[in-house]
Amino acid sequence: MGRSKIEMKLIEDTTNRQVTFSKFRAGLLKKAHEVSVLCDAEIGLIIFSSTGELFDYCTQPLRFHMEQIIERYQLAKGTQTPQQSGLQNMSEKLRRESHCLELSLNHLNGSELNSLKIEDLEELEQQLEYSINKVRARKEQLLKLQMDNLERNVEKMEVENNQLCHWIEEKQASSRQQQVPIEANMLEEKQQQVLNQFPFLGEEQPISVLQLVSLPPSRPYLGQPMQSNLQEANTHHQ
Amino acid sequence: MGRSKIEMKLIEDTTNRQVTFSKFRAGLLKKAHEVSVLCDAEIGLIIFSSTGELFDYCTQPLRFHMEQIIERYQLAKGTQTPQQSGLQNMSEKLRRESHCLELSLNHLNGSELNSLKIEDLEELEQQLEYSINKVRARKEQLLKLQMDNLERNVEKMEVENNQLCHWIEEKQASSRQQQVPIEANMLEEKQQQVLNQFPFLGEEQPISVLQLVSLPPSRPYLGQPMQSNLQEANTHHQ
DNA sequence: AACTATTTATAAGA
DNA sequence: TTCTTATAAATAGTT
Repeated sequence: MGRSKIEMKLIEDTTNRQVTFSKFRAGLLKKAHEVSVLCDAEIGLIIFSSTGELFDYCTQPLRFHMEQIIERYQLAKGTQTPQQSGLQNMSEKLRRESHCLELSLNHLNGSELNSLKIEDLEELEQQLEYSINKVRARKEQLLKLQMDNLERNVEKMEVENNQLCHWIEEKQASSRQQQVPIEANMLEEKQQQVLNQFPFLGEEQPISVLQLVSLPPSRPYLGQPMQSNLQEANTHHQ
Repeated sequence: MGRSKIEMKLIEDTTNRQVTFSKFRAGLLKKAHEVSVLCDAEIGLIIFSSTGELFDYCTQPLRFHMEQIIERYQLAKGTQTPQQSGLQNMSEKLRRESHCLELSLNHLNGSELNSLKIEDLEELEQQLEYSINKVRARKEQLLKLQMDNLERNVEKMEVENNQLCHWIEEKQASSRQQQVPIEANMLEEKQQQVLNQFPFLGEEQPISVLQLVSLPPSRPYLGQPMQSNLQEANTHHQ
């Protein structure tokens, strides 16, 4: 509605976005008020601008009416007694949701491209992908081979070390009159080390996928995201 | 707006009121969604009809996002108890992270691909590549770390083996009357093995790049990343 | 912030 | 309810 239709995506230009926000905010508040008056509805509306400013509307502008609406909401949702137990669980749930998003991101890396109309491009893209995968798989394969070699070496050396140790012990036993308590200790310690030689992975915690998607600058929003966020509690019409 | 202007007061006729409520509610939800998308605003909207039905909308369709918005609201309004601030901060962080992820998803998802130009598709492909590279780089990093650990172990064992050998030799020298030519040979052989333990790559020749680009049978695309979060009942009009 | 050309939303009717 | 349509409102781009 206006001189032209606009795409339903983030307005990149900051100034324009702010202006639009003002207009829509005013409209939203007005509509909310209209519903509440015309239809005797109870409305609670909370708006945070992208800069963090808070705007709100609630049916009766009494001081704690928003709190009442919130409580009524929480009660109706059955989720929680106002303010308390829910808060604790919430963070955990949010974690899971974030994780869900991360997984979605991972999926995205390989999806959606099949909807391309330009078949040649799609084919080419798959080809490139495939090639890269091949190359990388090859690299990984090599790395793993190296690792296997190393592991085999370690195992071999472990065996040989044990042989050496046995040999020494036998040597010591056969010539019982010798001293060497110090060397014996050293050997035991050494064997312990041999046994403990596969800990690996003693470093770093998994990084967030967030870091993985810190995207290259350009590319603004490409039209409709996958979902509209509309959400209704009750779908009584149908 | 309509065939005629109506007074801004309660609609007395119940049926008419309900119809009007439905229309306004839909419009309100739509507008709320529009602001959130166009202006990157965070919206929480709670509507109770006069009959007590609950309808709500919040920016992100995550399960507890409304609770987050409420928290943020209460925080901004200063209606909060201080003890909750720790959790509060955490929630805030998670909220931002989720939001960030959502934006990234929108970027990556880039629907409307059929309307994109070749250059855009190329760019998108690079972007996807970038993400994949990131993930794979991480995997390689982990593999290399494991290898380093192994190498360190091997080196340590080499040193210790040498120590053992020396000790044995000295032992033999000090007790010169002993025999053990066999064992001595075994030790030398063993040392040789230790020195030759980093050849790796002792297998297979590099394959031709031609082989790398021979097409895959077809890539099984991971479907839609997230289930569509559009939970709207009436999308017909517009 | 004001001004319009347009797009949207919706009141009434079917 | 749902759809259609005439009209009121909202608002995008411009001044």
